[in-house]
Amino acid sequence: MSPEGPLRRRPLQVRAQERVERILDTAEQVFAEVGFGSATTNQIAQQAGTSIGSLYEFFPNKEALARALAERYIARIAPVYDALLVDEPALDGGELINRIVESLDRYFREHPGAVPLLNGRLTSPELVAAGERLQGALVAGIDRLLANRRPDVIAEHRVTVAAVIAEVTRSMLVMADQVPLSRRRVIVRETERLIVGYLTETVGDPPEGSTVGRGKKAPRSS
Amino acid sequence: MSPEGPLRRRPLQVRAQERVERILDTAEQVFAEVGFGSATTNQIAQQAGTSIGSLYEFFPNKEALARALAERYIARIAPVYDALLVDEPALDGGELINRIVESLDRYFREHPGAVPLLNGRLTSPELVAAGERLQGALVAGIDRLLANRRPDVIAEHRVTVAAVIAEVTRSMLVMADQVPLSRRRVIVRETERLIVGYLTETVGDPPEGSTVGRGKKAPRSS
DNA sequence: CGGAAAACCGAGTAACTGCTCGGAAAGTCT
DNA sequence: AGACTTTCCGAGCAGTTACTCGGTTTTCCG
Repeated sequence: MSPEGPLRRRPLQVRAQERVERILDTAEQVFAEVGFGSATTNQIAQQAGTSIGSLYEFFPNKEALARALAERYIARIAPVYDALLVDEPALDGGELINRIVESLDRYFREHPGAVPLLNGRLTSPELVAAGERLQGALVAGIDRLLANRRPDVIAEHRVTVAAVIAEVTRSMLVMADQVPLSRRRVIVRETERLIVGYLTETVGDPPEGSTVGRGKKAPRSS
Repeated sequence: MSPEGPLRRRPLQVRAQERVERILDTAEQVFAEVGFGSATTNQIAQQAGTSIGSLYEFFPNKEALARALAERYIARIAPVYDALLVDEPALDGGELINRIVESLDRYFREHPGAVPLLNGRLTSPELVAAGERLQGALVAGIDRLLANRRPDVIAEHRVTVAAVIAEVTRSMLVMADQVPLSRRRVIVRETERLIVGYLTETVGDPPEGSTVGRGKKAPRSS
C-alpha cells in the first residue's frame, strides 16, 4: 500500500542488509526486556554491535524501528497463518485444533521474539497495532473454518466463538512460552483440551465422532 | 516483611495522604497510557495537580512510584481474591465458576486501572512482578477449590488445571475490558462456558448435576 | 499566640536521550 | 587504478528527564 517503507534508505549491499537485520533482532529483544519507552537507540546500536550512526542511516527514528519490526513480523508469520487456516476435510475437529495449536506453538518456539509482540508487552503504538492485526487475522481464519464445519451456527455467535478460541490460543501459547520446556508440552496439550471442551460446550461439536453431549444445549439463563 | 516501604516519608496529614493517592491514581493512568518508560514524573505531577517537588517529597524515585502502585493494588485486590476463593458447599461447580468470573469482572469494571497491571502492559519490573504475584494467588486459590471438590484428581494434574483456569480467566477478562459494554457481558458468559467445558473435558466435572460425558476420558495420545 | 514540624513549590542541574553530520572506510564499476 | 557510491562511525548538539534544594506556606499543638 504505502510505497514509503519505514526505512530511510534501503540497504543494497549484503553487509548492510545483515546489519539491518541484526539491529532489528536486537531491538526486538531490548523492547521486550525493558519496553519501548525505556529502550534507548544507543543501547540497541551498541548491543547490535554497530554504531548509532549506522542505525540512523537506515532508520529515520526510534518509532520507525518499531514499525519495521512490526512489518517484518507480519511478513514472517502471515504464510504460517494462511497455511493453518485452510480447511482440510480429511481432518476431524479435534485434529484440526491440534494442527492449529501445535503449528503456532512450533512457530513460537522457532521464533522466540514473536511472543512479546503477541502478548502486548511491546508498548509502542505500532507494535500494539501489529499484534492486533495479527490477532484479527487469526479470528477471521477460525471464523471461516467454523463456518465451513458448522454452518448451523449463526454468524453472530460464530464470530464470538472464533474470537474466544483465538484469544485463548494466544494467551495459552504465551503462557507456554514462559515455562520450562517440559511443562510446555503439557500446556500446549491443555490448550487443545480447552478448545475442544469449549466447542463441545457451546456448539456441541463432537471432536472425535463421538456423539456424547449432542443435542440442543440451552443457554443457562436469560 | 520489609519495614522500609516505597515511600521516602509517610504523609501524616490528610491533605498529604490525599495528594499521595492522587499521584498514584495519575501514575496508574499515565503508565497504562504510555508505558512506564515513556511516562515522565513531571507530567504525572502536573496531571495530578501538584508539583514535582511534592511528588519527590514522598516518592524517592520513579521506580518507587511503580512499587507503591503495585503494593496498593495487591492490598486492594487481596480481600476480593480471598473472598472469592472460599468454598461455598451450597454452590455447584457451575455456580462457583459463575461467582468467581462475575466477581472478578465486577472488580475490573469498578477499578479500570487494574487491567493494565494484570495484562502485563506495565513494563516496570516491579509491576510485572506484582501482576505475577496476584496471578499466583489466583492459581493457588483455584487449586484449593479443586482439591476440595475433586479429591480424586492427582495434585500434579490439578495444579495444571488450576493454572489454565486462572490464565484463561485473566486473559478473557482483559479482553472483555477492551470491548464495548454490550459485548462485555457476552464475553464474560463465554468465559464461564469455556471453563465449564474445560473442566468437563479434563476432570469430568458435571457442573450442574448432569452426568453427561462422565467416565474416564483417556488422553488422546502418548 | 508562637514556634516547630509537615507539606508544598518550581526554577535549576547534571545526566541522559534521540538524532545529526562530516569524514573515514569499504565496496562497486569501468 | 581511479572515480563514485554505499556503508560505517562516534563525537557532539539540542532537547528532555529524573531529581534536588532553598525557601514559602500550612498545619499542629501547647
